[in-house]
Amino acid sequence: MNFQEAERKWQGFWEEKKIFATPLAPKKKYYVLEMFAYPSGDIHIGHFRNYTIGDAIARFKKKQGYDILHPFGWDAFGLPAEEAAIKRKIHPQEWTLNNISVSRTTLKQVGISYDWDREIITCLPDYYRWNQWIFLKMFEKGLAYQAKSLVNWCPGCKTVLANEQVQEGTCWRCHQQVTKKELLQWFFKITEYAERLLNDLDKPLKWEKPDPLLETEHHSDSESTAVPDAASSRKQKDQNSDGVSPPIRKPIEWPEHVKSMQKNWIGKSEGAKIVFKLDPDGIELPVFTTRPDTLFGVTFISIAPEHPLTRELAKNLPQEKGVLNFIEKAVLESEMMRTAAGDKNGVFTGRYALHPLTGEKVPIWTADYVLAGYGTGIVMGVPAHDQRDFLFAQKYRLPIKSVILPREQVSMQTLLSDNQPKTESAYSPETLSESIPGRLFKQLSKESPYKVLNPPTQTDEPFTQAYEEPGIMINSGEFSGLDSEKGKKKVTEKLKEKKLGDFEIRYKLRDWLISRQRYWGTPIPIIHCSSCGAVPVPESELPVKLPENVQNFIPQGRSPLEDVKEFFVTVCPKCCGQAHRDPDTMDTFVDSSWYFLRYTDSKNNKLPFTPEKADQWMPVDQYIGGVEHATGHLLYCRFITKVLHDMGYVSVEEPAFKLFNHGMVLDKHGEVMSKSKGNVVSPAYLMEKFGVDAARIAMFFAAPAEKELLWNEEGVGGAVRFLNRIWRYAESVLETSEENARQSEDTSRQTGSPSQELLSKYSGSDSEVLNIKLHATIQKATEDLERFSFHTAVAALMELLNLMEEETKNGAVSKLQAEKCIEIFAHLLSPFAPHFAEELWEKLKNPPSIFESPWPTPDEKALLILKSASISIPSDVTITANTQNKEGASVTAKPVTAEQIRAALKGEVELVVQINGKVKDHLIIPANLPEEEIKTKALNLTKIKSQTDGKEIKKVIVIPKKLINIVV
RNA sequence: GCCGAAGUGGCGGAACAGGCAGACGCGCGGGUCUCAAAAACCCGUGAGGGCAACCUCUUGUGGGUUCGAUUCCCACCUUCGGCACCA
Repeated sequence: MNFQEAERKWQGFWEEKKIFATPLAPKKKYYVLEMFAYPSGDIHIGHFRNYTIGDAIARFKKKQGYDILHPFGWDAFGLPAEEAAIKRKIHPQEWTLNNISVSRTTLKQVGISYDWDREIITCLPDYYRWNQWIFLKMFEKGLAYQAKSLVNWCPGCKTVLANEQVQEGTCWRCHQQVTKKELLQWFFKITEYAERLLNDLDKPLKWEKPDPLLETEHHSDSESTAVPDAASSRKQKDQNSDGVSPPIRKPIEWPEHVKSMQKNWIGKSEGAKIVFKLDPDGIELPVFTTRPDTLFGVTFISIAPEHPLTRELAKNLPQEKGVLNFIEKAVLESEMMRTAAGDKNGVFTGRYALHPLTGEKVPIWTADYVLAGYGTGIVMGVPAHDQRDFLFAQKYRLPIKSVILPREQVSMQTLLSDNQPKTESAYSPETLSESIPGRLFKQLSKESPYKVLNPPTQTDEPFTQAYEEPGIMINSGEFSGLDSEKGKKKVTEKLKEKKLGDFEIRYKLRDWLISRQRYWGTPIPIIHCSSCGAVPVPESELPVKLPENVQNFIPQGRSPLEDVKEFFVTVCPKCCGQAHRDPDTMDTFVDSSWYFLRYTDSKNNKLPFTPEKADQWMPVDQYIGGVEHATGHLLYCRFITKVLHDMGYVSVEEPAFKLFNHGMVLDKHGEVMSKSKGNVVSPAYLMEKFGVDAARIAMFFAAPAEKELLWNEEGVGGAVRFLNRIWRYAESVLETSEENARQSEDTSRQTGSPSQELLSKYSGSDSEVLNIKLHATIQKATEDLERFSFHTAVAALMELLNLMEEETKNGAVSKLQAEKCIEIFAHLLSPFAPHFAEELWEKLKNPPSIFESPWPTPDEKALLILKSASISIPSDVTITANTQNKEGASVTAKPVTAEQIRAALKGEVELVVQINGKVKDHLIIPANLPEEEIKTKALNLTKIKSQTDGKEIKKVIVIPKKLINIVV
């Protein structure tokens, strides 16, 4: 069979008959989405893997009777288009649209079942105007704001970057060192959603449109969610009070490592804000700490060099010059350089702060290990209980005061005594610089009324590290003797009482910096007026179109749009005075943060989408893409979904119910494919050489979908062989049913196929073994598709084919049975090799398309025979891809061998006979033989006898239908 | 350093709510067909030993639980990924 010809034929057919068009009124919907593509040249083999996975799922689900939304589009804004434009002197738009057209053609040739009618291209005004619309809505709610702050600046791309785009201190695109600049920029207030973004990773959520195939429960929900939202009023309508079962709530099913990366990124920490006051002027120096229980161990305060107060502190003091020098040095060095060494530098500012509880004077230092961007930019130094503070204190000979002891080192009796420890007198680095940590500790231990049984280190030696664990508080005034965990609360409460502190929660997550000083992006719909300030462009004037007549795309550190007078200069919508447009464009991650919603209503020119249509399809049931987006795109799209949810535009609070991360495709040596290495394999080449279906089969079979795949062309040869074998089998079977023996003889001569041999041996009855194998394979393929285990599904099909051939050769198969096998085979193969499956389906004289014919279900009776022989075949399929949770773990159908089936058919079971757990022999017995008889039989086996002779048999363990273990 | 995932033949990998390790494929070796080759088909293929039937060893290493561990527990080693002065 000519694969390429069949591909063209079926692709034409699908398109003409609109087989994969999205149903307008879905009854049981399934939204499959692969991350859309950045159009740089043609699609590569990584895309090929991504999209064929999605395609297999879409086709499988369609055959299971779901109404499918499976769209595609292009993430078309971005820097490479400008770079290409500069290099090749063509407009970014031209370059982008050309690439899209090339890639689209390839994708169509790959035969992915997209509904191309819903295609979106983000660089066109009918898409990006809705970025602007969303921006304006967020601006209205205060979720988009402009602020001057220290931001990441990439000198290579000459633009600012979001935190998520800085990787190990370098730019995600050009890998240059990122520096800091103070600039006025636009931000999205993602921090306001930090808590929800964190909680909803695990929280059971209500999904507005439950899957009718999996859930029959009705919605009766109206209980208010924790967050007040506009959409909640709409939910009232669902309320039926007739005691129907509560709505199913389940958390998103995302890979654990993606969740944990996001948790990490959000970085919640609970603690306290504590206010130290500057001595003597009382200026507040708030610090954030997660360890308020160690407050009595504070021996210094450090402030970030970039902190605006730092300069002020040393003003007119002898220390001023040193401090200014230090600030300059620290600010100049990139954060990377400062943090890489791990060594801590600082200088004394010459000032002191007052301890909020003891009133002691504590020296204020400025230190480079204190980050300006986290917490308050000021830190309380507790060297005894924080390793960083410890290293710093050690380096500058600052005192170390122990206030927490390990629980087991404090005896119970002493805890009961109620003495107060002596308070330390005020100290300064000058007076205490000679006190070495060890001596101080020894001294403190002596002075403490609590008996120290085993101090953290030998008292004669200095501390070597801070004690960071919880324990019992000592030397802490009224709190001494408390457990540190309780102490955290007590100390904070006390501070709150004195109005010198409070409980506080902090996140590492920063607001999302969205402005870019580049041309090829969505213009920010804001007009700056000297009298009215930043004025939003009225909704009616959207889109703010990107001007096309730009002279110079070369980045200059400010947006090229600033030089396009007819764009830049405008009038204020409020006062009609002279004004100018915001020259910056949006981060392209804005485009991708809501595109999945646009697909649900892609042609709407009144709204980005109507809530009704979004609710028809949302959430994405299965989202598929690479892990590289774990803390970028996947966080942003969750954020924007929640924002739109709160505004009442979508019911769901999360964009995607399930997420699957496929592995990378590497060359056969495990190297990343790149043009410079010359090891790139293009889908176009594979299609030409082997055909798409063989390439797809090879891709699926080569490795588990979530793992990286070492691409080896020899595997495609195997896939071609596999498809050819099926085809030849089908030919040999079907040609005789046409009683066209002569032709089959010719074919067999030409192809060397064994059809003659096969045909002469057709039996009048069916092979039971093959029949059971067939149903076991349906079961296994179904389950494997559900859990994204494509390689084992393909393996199961190969096993089935092996047995089909073998049984046919043995003369055990009837023509009818062979045809039935081929038909089922076509169904099971169709998600993987769709064109080939259509061809087989047609050959069986079925009306196309096979994708409009239902997925087969296994015959329970056939499976029962296996069950009775305790060959595990689970009955309910409740498998979820990508979830590793133990409780919900599913049992999967094991591969079943022909021998096992044969034994099962005879009502017999094959038992394994072990001695001391090692397999020695096998025993075939009727399934219901009593245990005693089994034992006797096993012990009488000659092999067993010879090895148990002269040994004492201690025990015989019989596991019904499985094994016998003889312990000697 | 912290968090996460993983270590099984020459290779990709399978099995794991504890029960025949190596399914399926690639590669390799041998054969059939052929003047020859390709294709196709058949047989073999974890390692070691024995003429042989057979025997011994084997799922990163070392312990443990168990009649029985690739699967569960503890420690360690290695690889990959993420985070990394976050107070």
